Amino acid sequence: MKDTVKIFKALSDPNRIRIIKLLESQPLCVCEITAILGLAASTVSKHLSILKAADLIFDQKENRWVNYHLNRATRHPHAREMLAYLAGRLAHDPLVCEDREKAARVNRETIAGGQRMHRPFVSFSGEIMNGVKDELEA
Amino acid sequence: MKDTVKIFKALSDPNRIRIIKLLESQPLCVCEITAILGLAASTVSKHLSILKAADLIFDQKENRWVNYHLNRATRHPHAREMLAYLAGRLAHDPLVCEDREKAARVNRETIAGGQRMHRPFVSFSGEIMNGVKDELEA
DNA sequence: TTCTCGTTTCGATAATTGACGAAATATAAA
DNA sequence: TTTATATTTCGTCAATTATCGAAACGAGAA
Repeated sequence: MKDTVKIFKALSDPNRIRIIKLLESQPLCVCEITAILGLAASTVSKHLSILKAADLIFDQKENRWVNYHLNRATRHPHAREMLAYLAGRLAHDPLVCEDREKAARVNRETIAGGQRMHRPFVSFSGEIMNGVKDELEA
Repeated sequence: MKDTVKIFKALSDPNRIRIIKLLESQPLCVCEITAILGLAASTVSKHLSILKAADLIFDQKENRWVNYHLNRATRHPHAREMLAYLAGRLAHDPLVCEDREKAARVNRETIAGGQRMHRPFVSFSGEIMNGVKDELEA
């Protein structure tokens, strides 16, 4: 019962569903997911930890990145069933489609700045430039 | 997406799962569910309204009672799938089994007092008797 | 070593949730 | 009509959640 509820809870947030749907196509690192969803890196990290605690995803280090994968082979039957079930749902949801297109364009090598910088980044004219990461939004 | 999340959210509480599992065997009224779960009537009513808003159950008046039924025929495919899926899960969960046994014994005609009274009910000896509804707990 | 980048952890905050009892509503019985 | 019972609504409270920015951490590059 506790596990069942934990898995339903993990799936009861739209941003976490978006992450699941993204990972159906390919593993992604945190900074890619952050760029696609448009949330703070810490928020995305938290969502990922919730999905991982529910055994729906797992992670794997690759150089400087942590790649997150769908855990299709988990031995929790409920998690396995829910992943299989979701694979057949929301294929045409507008948000999910948008995310999928952003994912096709995203490149982890050029993301730098996707999460907020430690100090404000100021342009020549003195304007604060932290909101510049909008290539993907356009 | 919104509907999908709403249904997952409706299922991400143990007491609401217990209600779903109870209704798999038979329709029940609010006071019966209240007696079985051991929660306040207002709490149970709220849980039922959440399940109903997610189209997982429906209600039907019968004299003084409101009977709640599993909505197995809902036209929301996600709700239908989740009900079918849950029918095959948690059959041996201890809480679910206990609830099932209580349900077999419960009788709506003799529940009176299952929800708290408006005024304290005092026995001959002056003891407050509101906690008397314990036939089911024994 | 120092710097940078990707990630996680921490602390704060606002919003949501699950619970209760009291009160309101509705209806059946006395 | 008055009373009792079943249910819902309302207001409150404590706990949980989603979010952020700041800071800490870890690893590779300069």
